[in-house]
Amino acid sequence: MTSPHLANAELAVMEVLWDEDRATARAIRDRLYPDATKAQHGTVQRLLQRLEDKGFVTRDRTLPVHLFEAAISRESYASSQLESLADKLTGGSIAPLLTHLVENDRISERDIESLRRLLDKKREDGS
Amino acid sequence: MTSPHLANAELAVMEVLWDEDRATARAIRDRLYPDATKAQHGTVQRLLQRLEDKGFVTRDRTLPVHLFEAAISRESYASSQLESLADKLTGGSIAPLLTHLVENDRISERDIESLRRLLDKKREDGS
DNA sequence: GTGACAATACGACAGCGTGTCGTATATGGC
DNA sequence: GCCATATACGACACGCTGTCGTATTGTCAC
Repeated sequence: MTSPHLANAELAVMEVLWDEDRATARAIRDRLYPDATKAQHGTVQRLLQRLEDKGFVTRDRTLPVHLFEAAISRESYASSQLESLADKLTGGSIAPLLTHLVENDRISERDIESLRRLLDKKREDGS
Repeated sequence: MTSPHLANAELAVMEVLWDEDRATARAIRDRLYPDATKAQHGTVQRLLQRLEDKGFVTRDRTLPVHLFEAAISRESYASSQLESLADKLTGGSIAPLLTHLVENDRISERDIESLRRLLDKKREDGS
């Protein structure tokens, strides 16, 4: 239940993987450092390895050039971060996190509509 | 719009201030370190000073023993953290953060009810 | 005013995570 | 077998955090 978190450079790598589904280290390096140097390939490898250690990434080692894949979806990660935020600040409840935002109009109409639909759908299912 | 964030020990201090409204360094120290030593008073002072630098805390310097007060409410802080989470992960939208939680029943019925009420209230006001 | 005491101000340091690079080792293509 | 590329990983600097110690300031009792 400990929720490891992604640092900036790590998140950047994950963004690529969430975008592409699977990718080689080289492909990732090219997206993150358009004018790539030799050293930066090592940097990406290092990041990928740490992400693998943390359980955020899996790799296909059977291939000569490994294929990397996100082990956790953006949505799952977002959820876990939201939960850990709630744990830290509001005793685990989600609603209080939103209260202030809604009351101060710091949330868009579209967002509110989406939330409403989400809750309505939940009501149907949950019976 | 940069949203500075609270580390663990800093959050602990803020918790006390959110609880007590205003407090002396000694009062805070007693809550955080029940068996207080001289050195730990310094630690609390240091934390308070850094919190002041970051804008999370104000102090009344006119008194011989300063009175400290949270400069930002727990709700405001929670909101700003939620927003920065959304900025990082969902392009600033809030709803997607909740989607996965709701669909996987990782949110309590009570929370859902609170959210519904929140949105309904918003609907009345906003008309 | 002086001494004693507590509070404040702040320099210093270790530990950790992070981002980065360089180098050693393995591997496939030709 | 050679070369190019990938992988594995040690190493380092930097910033943040938590902690402590010490110097300075200020108050009160007498």
